[in-house]
Amino acid sequence: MSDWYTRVYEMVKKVPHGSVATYGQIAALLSSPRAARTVGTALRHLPEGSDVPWHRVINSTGAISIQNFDHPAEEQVNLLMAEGIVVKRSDLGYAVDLSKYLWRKETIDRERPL
DNA sequence: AAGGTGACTAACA
DNA sequence: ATGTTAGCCACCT
Repeated sequence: MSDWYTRVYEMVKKVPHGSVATYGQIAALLSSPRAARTVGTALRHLPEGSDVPWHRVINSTGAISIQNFDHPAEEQVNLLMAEGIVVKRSDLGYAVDLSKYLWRKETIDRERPL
């Protein structure tokens, strides 16, 4: 496991229950704001039994990005709704209200103060 | 080592 | 406001 992947996983673990984060946001928190794609790549390689809340990571438009891997998009939606997050279903896919559920970095400051 | 790939994004038409 | 296009960065072949 590459160090980068590990960092992505550790960061995703910090996303609080009931909130969501974007790939770009995770990348930015890892000091690589342009590495959003690699964040997704890291989650794609995520082991099955991991305790990483991968379902809380979505794209910048608030939609579910995954198409179909080990887990279908509906599985992610299911997990999100289980946390009390309202997921709107569209003909094109699923979407979450980012302005309402997007993770705020202040949460990190609360967990990891300087 | 070099080029291709993708759970992304922001910019354009 | 939707649909494409071109950068991006770490990983894989």
